This record gives sequence, C-alpha cells and structure tokens, in this order.
Amino acid sequence: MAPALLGCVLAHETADGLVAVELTEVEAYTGATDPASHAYRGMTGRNAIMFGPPGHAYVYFTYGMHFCVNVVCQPAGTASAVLLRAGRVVAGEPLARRRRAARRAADVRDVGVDAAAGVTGEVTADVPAADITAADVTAAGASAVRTARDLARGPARLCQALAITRAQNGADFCVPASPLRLLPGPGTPSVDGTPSVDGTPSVDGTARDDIAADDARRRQVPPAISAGPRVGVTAAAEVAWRFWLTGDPTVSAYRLHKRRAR
DNA sequence: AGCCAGATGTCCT
DNA sequence: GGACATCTGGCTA
Repeated sequence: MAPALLGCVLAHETADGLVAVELTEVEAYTGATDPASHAYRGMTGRNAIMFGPPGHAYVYFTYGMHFCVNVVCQPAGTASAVLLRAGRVVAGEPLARRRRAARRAADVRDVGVDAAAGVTGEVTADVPAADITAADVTAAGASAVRTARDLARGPARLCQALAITRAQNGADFCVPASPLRLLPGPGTPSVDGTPSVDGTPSVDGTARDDIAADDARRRQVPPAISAGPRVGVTAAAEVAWRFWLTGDPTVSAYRLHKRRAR
C-alpha cells in the first residue's frame, strides 16, 4: 500500500479553503508484527482507529505539539497503517503558507520574541533568499516559511499545511463528499507502470520554480520510487519501509532517532 | 552534520 | 511517577 500511495493527492477542504498535496514520502507500519508501530502492544484509546476499517485517518499528537496522519490499510481487526510523511502542495498554496507561517509566529511569540507580533498574512514568498538580511528574518519572526518545498515537507508540516488535527482522527478518506479525501494523482502509476494522464489536477499559479521544474520533469519521466529505513524510530530501525519519489525536493531529510537526556 | 529545546499525551512500572 | 515519543526549527561547527 505504501508505495502505491506515492503520487496520490490528499485534499482537505475547510471553511478557510482547499489545500491539496501530492504525496511524495510515506512509511509503512504493520501493527502486531512491527515493534515500531503504535499498535504493536495491542489496542489502546489512542490507536483504536487503526483497528477499524481501512481508508480512515489515524491522527496522533506527539512531542507535545505536533500532529501526524496515517491511512489505515487493513480490514477491521488488523491494525496496519501508512504514515503520510511529505507532499508537494498542488492546490491552495497561499492558504498552506499562511497556516505554516502562523504556526511559526506563534512558536516565536511563545518564547518571547516581540518581533513575531508583526507577522500577518502572506510572507516573503517571492523574495530571493539572497535578498533577505538577518534583520529581515528576525523582523519576520525569525522563521517565515520562504520556500514551497517546505510547506508539507515532514509529517507534522504536512498536517499543519492541511489543517489536520485530532478533529480528523477517524475521518473516511474515501467518501466523495468528505472534506478530507485521498485521490489518484498525476504521478500515480497505472497497473502496467505507465503514469496516468487523466485526472491531473492543475497546479495553482504560485508554485515556486524548483517545484515547477520538478513537475515538468515528472510529466516526462515516470517517477522512480526509493526505499530506506524509517525516520525517528528506535525499534526495527533497519526495516526499509520508508518510500519516497526519488530525487523529489519535498522529501524530508533523514534523521536518526536521538533519545532525549533526562 | 550534530546538538538542543519545546510541551504534553500516552503508556509503562 | 516517569520515560519517551512516526517532530520541527534554531543554533553551532
């Protein structure tokens, strides 16, 4: 299921508008046989959704501040899920950018940087990085999201960009009327390996050059899929169940898990 | 590339 | 009561 989800489009429509991402990175967790899975030790209040029917969202809260979303993949009774780790924004980029910038400004304010108070609405989306001075960065809240690639690059960033929280835990990805939907995308291979042409969503006009160039490339060459160890897990750290679109700039950086000192 | 803080839910002893 | 987490962003070197 995990590599099959690459190239599919995850869309979430809220009162603020629609944001959609093409999935570029995922991780598989098999449940009862997988020491890294939340379901490894059986059902609990948190992981109950994973034991339910497939096609639903399992959302969990971690590190005291982040949400991550999984797709439940096995029939009811068998816990198994695919973590959605990263994607490229293909619709609603301005809204995604506002959500990410708002989160960053809040973080900065919380640690007492007054400059963050001035951050509102759009950030420096079209300013070349070289033109941004250190003072500008500080004035903008030290950390405005400046590149399209980072909007959903990482599981918690993806949830921020799509406004996925605990409220979406258990949501059905496969109901056409649902605000949260999972759809075939431009990079979704057909059964014989030929990329599908139908149903290609239009990219709204604000995509950055690096993303646009990569979009153009992937329309000509079917994206290759790479596999490697999962990020941030201690148990079963060697299992290569992380899958991503080879060379895609929106794939997150690999980080070895580090245990926190007391 | 590596180290660190942040902030809280979850699950174990 | 306590360890740790399917993470991110800022900093140092």
